[in-house]
Amino acid sequence: MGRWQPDSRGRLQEAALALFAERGFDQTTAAEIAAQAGLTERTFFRHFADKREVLFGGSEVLKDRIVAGVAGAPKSNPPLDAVARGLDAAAGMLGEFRRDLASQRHTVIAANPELRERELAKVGDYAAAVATVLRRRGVGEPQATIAAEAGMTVLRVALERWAGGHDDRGLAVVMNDAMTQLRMVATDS
Amino acid sequence: MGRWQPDSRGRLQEAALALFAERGFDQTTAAEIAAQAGLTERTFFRHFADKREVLFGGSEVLKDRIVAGVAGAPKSNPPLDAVARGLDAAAGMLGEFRRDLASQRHTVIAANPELRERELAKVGDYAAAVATVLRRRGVGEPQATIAAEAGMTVLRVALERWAGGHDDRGLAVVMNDAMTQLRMVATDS
DNA sequence: CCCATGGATGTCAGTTCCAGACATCACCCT
DNA sequence: AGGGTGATGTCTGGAACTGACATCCATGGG
Repeated sequence: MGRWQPDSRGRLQEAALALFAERGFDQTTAAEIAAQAGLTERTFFRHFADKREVLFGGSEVLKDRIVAGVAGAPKSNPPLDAVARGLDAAAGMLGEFRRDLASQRHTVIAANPELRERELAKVGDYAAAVATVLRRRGVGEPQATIAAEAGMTVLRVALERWAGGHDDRGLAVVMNDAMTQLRMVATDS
Repeated sequence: MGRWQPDSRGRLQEAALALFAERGFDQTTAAEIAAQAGLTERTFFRHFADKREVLFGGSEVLKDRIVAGVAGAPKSNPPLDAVARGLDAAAGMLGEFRRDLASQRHTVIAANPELRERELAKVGDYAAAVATVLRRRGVGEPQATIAAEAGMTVLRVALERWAGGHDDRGLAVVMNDAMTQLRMVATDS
C-alpha cells in the first residue's frame, strides 16, 4: 500500500457531494472537504481549479462522447440530426451512472446560483465543440453554432426534467422527446 | 452640490469597463475600480454583489423589456413568434446604446471565462422569465421552456455576431436572420 | 434656527478562496 | 544504494467578499 490512499480525486468528489448535500455549498469550505477526504486544502486546489469544479469531474469525458457522436453521424445527415446523434451518446453515458447520485448532484447544483452558472458554462463549452465539428462537416455559420446551441438546449432541458424527477422515462427517451418538441416549436408558425 | 459626486453606481461602471479593457479583468481589483471612481472598496460591494456584476448593470431592464415584448404579442401567435417579439424589443433597446461601448464590453467579456459564465447566467435568467410568460399564455411544458431557451440562444448568437463585429447590419436584422436560421435548421431534416 | 432622522459612504476586522514557493516522502529504475 | 519523479504537506500572502459600526450631510419638523 502506498503512502497515500488511492484515488484522492475521487475521494474529494465524494466528500464534496456529501458535504454539499448535507450543509449546502456555501456552508462548506474547501478545507473541510479536503479534511473529510484525508487531505489538505492545498491538495484540493491542485486537483480542482476552484471549489465548484469538484462537481464537474466527468465533464470533459462527456464532451468527448458528444463530439464523437456528432462526428460519427452519416455525412448525409442534416446538422440537427447529427447533433441528435451526439445527444444519444450523452444519454448513453449518463445512463450508466447511478441515478440517485445524478439526482443528488442535480439537487445541489439547482440550489446554488454559482453552480448553475458553472453548469451553463460547461454545456456552453460542449456547444462550442459541437459547432466546430459541424463546421468541419461543411456546415456554415451561423447554422453550425445555432444547431449546436439548440442541441445543447435540448440536452439541458431533458437533463433537468430527468434528474429533477419530473419525468420517469429513460434519459434517451426524454431527450428524444425534447428534440421533437424543439422541431415542432420551431416549425409551427 | 451634495457631499458626494452624483451617480456613484454609474461612475463605478465606467471605471470598471475602462480598467478591465486596459489591464484585463483579473489584473484589476475592486479597490482599484473604487479608487478610480473616488470611492472605497466597501462601497463598490454595496452597489454590486460581486466584481463581475459591475458589467451587467442594465440586465434587469433588458429582461423586463424582453418579457414585455413577449407578453405584448398577439394571443394568436405561436410561442416562438411571441418570443421573436421579445427579441425585437431587446434589439430596440440595445440599439439605443452606443455601439463602441457595447463592443468594448463584449470584448472584455469574451476575454474572460468567469465573465462569459455570468453572461450565460443572465441570459438563462431571461429564458426562465420568458418561459413563465409563455406558460401564462397557455403554452405547456416542455414547449414553453424550449421555445424560451431557443429564443435566448438566438439572442446570444446574434449579439455575438453583432457586437463581435462579424456582421455590420443592424442588430434587429442580425437577430431576425438568426431566428430564420434556427427555423431552417430545425425544419430541414 | 435647531435637531432628529435616514440614506449613502467610510473604516476596520475577519473569513474564505485561491496560488506561489518550497519541503517531504514513498516508490521506481538502474 | 542512490537519484529521479510524482503526489502531497506547509507556509505565506493577495484578493474577494461580509458584518458591525462610525460618519457625514440633506431634509423636514418643531
